[in-house]
Amino acid sequence: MPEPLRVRFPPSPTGHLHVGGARTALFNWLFARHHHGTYVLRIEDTDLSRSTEEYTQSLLEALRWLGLDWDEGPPTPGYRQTERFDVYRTHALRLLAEGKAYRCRCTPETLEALRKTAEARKETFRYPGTCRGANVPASEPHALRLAIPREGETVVHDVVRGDVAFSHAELDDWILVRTDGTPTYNFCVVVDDVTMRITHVIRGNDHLSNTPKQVLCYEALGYPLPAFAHIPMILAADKTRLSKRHGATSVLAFRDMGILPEAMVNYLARLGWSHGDQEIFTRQELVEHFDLAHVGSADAVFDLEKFKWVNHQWIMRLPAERLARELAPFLDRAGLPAPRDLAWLGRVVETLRERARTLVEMAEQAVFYLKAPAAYDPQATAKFWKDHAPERYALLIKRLEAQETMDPGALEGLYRFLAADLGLKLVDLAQLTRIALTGKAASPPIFEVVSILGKPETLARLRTAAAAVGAPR
RNA sequence: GACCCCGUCGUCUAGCCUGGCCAAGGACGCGACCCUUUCAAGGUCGAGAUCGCGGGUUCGAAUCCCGCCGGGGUCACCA
Repeated sequence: MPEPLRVRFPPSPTGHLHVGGARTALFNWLFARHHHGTYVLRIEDTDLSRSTEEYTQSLLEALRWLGLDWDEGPPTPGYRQTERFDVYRTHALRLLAEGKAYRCRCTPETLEALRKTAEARKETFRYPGTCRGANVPASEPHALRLAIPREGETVVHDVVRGDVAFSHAELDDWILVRTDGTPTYNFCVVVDDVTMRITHVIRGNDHLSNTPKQVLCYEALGYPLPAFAHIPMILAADKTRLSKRHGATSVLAFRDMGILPEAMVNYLARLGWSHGDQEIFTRQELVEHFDLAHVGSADAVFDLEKFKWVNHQWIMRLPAERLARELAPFLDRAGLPAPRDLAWLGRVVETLRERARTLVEMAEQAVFYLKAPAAYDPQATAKFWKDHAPERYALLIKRLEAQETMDPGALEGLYRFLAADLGLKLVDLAQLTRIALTGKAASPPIFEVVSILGKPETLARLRTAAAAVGAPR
């Protein structure tokens, strides 16, 4: 029986979706899909000065690219906080009417002075509750504060961390609504989660300390609490919070790096969650196995090397046709001539997939398929362009001209026969051909290359090389 | 600084709840060898963690308890 479970991902459109946010989105999505629940996307755009429509679109694009589809959210109206001010107002007014919140006329300047004094005394500043019993008239400029219990403690029952207790002495009467009438983040989150009937709040561990404040707000409002699950954070190699200075951190940047969405999802899922020794998961497997019980509690370092390995695994697994479609834009971006057609590009991909960890690498390795070498690698020519090279090229050209079938097996037969005939090793002929066709000493299996390039192109490149090696160098 | 969280190979992690199967398993990366037309891929082997440290409980602790240290997070009329 499907449970009426509802989770949400609430990004702030103040930047592109970064890996930490993506992982939070993923865990929520996996949890929802695993339990056949509802996944809600909410845009937290109350910070008007930093939120932009461009970032909102970028966020949606990243989520779509990852395949994290949402059941509720934009473009349906009502899922942006800026559209919900009435809801916050209603709740704030109710709290005020019930005496659970009060007007505060303390100015930011006054508060700042108190904060400085506390700091000077090496104490932690907390709002002393000056206006709590003052009954500040509504006509005066005022903020709205939540009246929290002075005594006792609030225990957060966290699904991944267990019970975490916070003494009320550590908390204060925090602001629900600013003097300018805008609601604060913590208040919005509570009202949104309540009105959107969220049952499980899965978010980064950096929110754990804010949770008791929110719990107190739920209680003041008289609403049942959702289950909280604070997941470990993703750190950079230096164990500090991942940020721009650590290089690519935005999901879209990884896409542009030639990372496949399958790999991104796979790698992110394994950061902080595990299923025995399994490393590679399809989306279906993730949905099937994901559970909060196996979410770890220690923060994880983002390791680009392992990430690329996961990507490589996916490059090796995906159908060539799909890879060809993914690769095409990268070829285009590199300014290369268009491939003959998608099927042909699929053959190219087959020869490259075990050699490339990213699509960018694959595009680099695909260059010679689309363009004759403009130059030959000096190290390669130094090693293989010996005195006998011209005659061997001539021989190769002659034999290939007479060759009918261009399938790799037949070509290998031809080369092996010729090598034996000349008393040479296969490698001697193979490397000469490789240099002529690719310009380098390393490439995919050369008979595959010849076959894909086709007879006319192969012969043309062989002749060019023969001319180059014959010419005085 | 106060409060809170976290601490197993360089990194991601299994194991911890329900002590013994762990002289700690897998993966990335690294080294060697094998395979081989090159490069990869693949295969085999190897180096790499006295389970942050110190006490305790116990016949027995990575696993339970206490203290300490280290790292991170939160302390806004930011989100």
